Amino acid sequence: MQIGELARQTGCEVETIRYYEREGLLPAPARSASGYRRYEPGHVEQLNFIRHCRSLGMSLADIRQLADYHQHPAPEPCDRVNALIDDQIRRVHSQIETLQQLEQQLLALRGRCHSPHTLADCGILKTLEDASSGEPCVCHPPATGKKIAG
Amino acid sequence: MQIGELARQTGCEVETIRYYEREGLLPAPARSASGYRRYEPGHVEQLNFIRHCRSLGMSLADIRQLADYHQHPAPEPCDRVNALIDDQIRRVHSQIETLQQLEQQLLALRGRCHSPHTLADCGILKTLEDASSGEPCVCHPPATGKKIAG
DNA sequence: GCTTGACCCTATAGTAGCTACAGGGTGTGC
DNA sequence: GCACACCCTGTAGCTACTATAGGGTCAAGC
Repeated sequence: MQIGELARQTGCEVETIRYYEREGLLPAPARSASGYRRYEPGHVEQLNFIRHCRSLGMSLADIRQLADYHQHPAPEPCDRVNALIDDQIRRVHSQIETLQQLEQQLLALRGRCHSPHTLADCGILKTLEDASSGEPCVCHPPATGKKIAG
Repeated sequence: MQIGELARQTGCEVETIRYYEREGLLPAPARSASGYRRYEPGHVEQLNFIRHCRSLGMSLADIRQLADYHQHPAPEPCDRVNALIDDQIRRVHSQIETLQQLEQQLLALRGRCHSPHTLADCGILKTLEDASSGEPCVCHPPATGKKIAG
């Protein structure tokens, strides 16, 4: 099949498929006389594997690793597969915590302006301004020594 | 003060300050005879404003808007400030939900391999492989019609 | 006067994971 | 012989920085 058909079968953009090939995630297929890529059914599964891992938020580097383990299922222990997933779980969990803090901070900031104000009189802008001068602000309470995201 | 001193006072990298200037977030300061940037105390507050907004996860485009409202506090209503914060809250909230789904999916996948296996025998790899062939998988249960992250 | 070292400058390329062109070739139907 | 859908390569764009390369400036110390 041609690249367009592979794209349709996997729900992946043509450009993305070519990108995966460049990045070494998808093996380069055979070419027709005119230079068109010719994919086999196996490519559908390989691309689905990649897309599935991506849908789990994994990086292309991690997917490359996983795909490699998958293609060459040696009799080695699979500790590194587990470690890779564990790391991913940790990353996602820590992102959730960061975002939850962010949400609380934003809600606190939002609480400074409810009724209609003018720009000159807006509690949100005033809060941001005060914080710029070093005053404590509702969004970053001094009680917790949080790391400011860079 | 020179750019290095501004960087120290705000905890912002020198390169980042120059980047903000290029992007129109921080006004270009006066220059010394030799071309060095000369900052005034007001720049400290302006940069703190930007960093504070960044720590709330806001985009540079949004911060540009906010900074503009802040610098020119017209007697207009501040609805757009509120809307901007509300949008940010919505974005953060939706990211949290996406990541929480992701975490559940990853934990389900992780549950397929506990005791030491070989690569050829790893429940995680097997699950990913089955999913690539179109079979239902633990990480993407068919009950909920979830959007696959692109 | 000369060197050392800390500081500054511009311009450019890199990061992740794509996406979107420009500018061209191929293949099929009418 | 033309339109149109499809394919190709190569390059630039996106976010918010970060990290060089290659150079200039300035104050202190000899």
